[in-house]
Amino acid sequence: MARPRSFDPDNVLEIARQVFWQKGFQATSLDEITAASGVAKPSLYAAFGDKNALFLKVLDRYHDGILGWAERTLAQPVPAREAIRQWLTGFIPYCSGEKGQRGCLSINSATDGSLDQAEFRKSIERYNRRLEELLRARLRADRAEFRKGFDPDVTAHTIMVVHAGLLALAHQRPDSKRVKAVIDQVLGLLA
Amino acid sequence: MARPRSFDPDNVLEIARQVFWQKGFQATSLDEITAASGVAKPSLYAAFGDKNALFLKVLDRYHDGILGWAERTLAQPVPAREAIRQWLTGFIPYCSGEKGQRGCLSINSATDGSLDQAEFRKSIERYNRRLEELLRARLRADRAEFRKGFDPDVTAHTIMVVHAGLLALAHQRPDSKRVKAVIDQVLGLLA
DNA sequence: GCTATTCTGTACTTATTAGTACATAACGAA
DNA sequence: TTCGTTATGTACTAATAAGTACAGAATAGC
Repeated sequence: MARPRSFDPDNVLEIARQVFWQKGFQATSLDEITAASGVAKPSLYAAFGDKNALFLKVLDRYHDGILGWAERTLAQPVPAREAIRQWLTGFIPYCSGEKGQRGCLSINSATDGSLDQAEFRKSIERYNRRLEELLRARLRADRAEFRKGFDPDVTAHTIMVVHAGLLALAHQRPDSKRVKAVIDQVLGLLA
Repeated sequence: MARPRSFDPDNVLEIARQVFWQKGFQATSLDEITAASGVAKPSLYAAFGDKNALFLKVLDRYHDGILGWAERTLAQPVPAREAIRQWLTGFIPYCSGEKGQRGCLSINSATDGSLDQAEFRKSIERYNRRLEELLRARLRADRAEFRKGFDPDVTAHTIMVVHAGLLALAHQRPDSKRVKAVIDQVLGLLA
C-alpha cells in the first residue's frame, strides 16, 4: 500500500557497525554511513532515528552478538576452566594483529568521554553485568573443580578485567602468542 | 625586549589535561580550553601549535607523570611483589568511585578510533613499552623471590593487561573493594 | 490506469569549530 | 620617551556535519 524500503535495515546496521567500530562514534559522520551503505540520510533517519539512536541500535546488536556467543561457549559440557579458556581464546583474533587494531566497540565506547549519554552507559553496563553473571554462574556451579577457598565471584570479576585489558591493549596489535601466554597464565588462577 | 606571556604554559597544559581527560580529544573544543584557562585561541596556537600538537603535549606530560611515579614506586627496596602491589594499589583511586569515571587519559586515547594520528599512537606505545620494561626489569632482577619456572616477561605483560583492564572498566565506577580484590588475586601469580 | 501512502534523493539550513587576520597592548632596550 | 618585538583579544573565514523540506518515485489496492 506504499513504496517499500529499498534496503535491509539489518544489513545497514551491520555496515554502520563497521564504520562506527573503525572510527568511533564521534568521528563517524552520517555522510560516511550513507556512503558506505548507499542509503541516504532521510532514509536513515526514518528507519533508525538520529545518530544517537542509530549508534545505540548498533551497540546493542554488538552486545547481543557477543553475549550469545558467550552463552553458547560457557554452557559447554566441559570443565569450567576449559569452557572459560575457550571463551577467552576465542577473543584472540580480536585482540591481536591487524584485526586487533580496532579493539572492542563496547570498550571503545565506554572509554569515550563524549558519550555520557545515559543510554549508552546503560547498554554498556548491562552488557558487562550480563557477561560477568555468565562467568560467575559457571564458576559457582563448578566450584567443586577448584581448590578450597576458591572465590568464584572475585575470579569472575578478575576475568572480566583481563578480558577488558586484552581488548584495550588490542589497539597496539600485539602478537597473538603474547595474548595466549597471558590467557594461559591467568587461567592458572582457576585451580 | 617584547611583551611577556600573561600565562604559565605549564598551568595551561594542566588545565587542558583536565578538559581533554574529562571529555576526550574529539569532543573537546579549543573554545572550551580557552574558557577553562582564560587564554585566547591565538595565544594557544602561538604557544602550543594546533589542537593535535596541544593534545600531544598534554598526553606526553600525562605519560611522564605516571612513568615517574612508577619508577619511584617500583625502585623501592622491598620485595618485587610488594613494590608491584604498591604500584597497582596506587591506581585504585583512579580505578574506582567518582574519580574512576574518567578512566585513564592514555587508554581513552588509545581506544579512540579517530586518533589514528601516528604521533599519538607513538606516544602511547612508547609509554606502554616503558611501563612494561619497568615491570619486567624488576621481576627479572628479583626472580629469585619466585618459584621455579616463573616467567618474568609474561608476568610483566599480564600485569600490564590487568592494569589496562582496571582502567578500562573504571568508567563504571566500581567499588574500590572489588578493585582491591582483583589486585590481590592477580598478585597470587607472583609466587 | 488512478490514487493514497510511504520511501528516496537533492539540496538546503543551522550550528559548531578549527584556524587566522589584524589592530592593539605591553614590555625591554636605546 | 620612543622603537622594535612579541603577546593579546576581537572578529572573521572556511569547512564540516547534523538534521530537514520538499519534490518526485515506487508500491498495493481499487
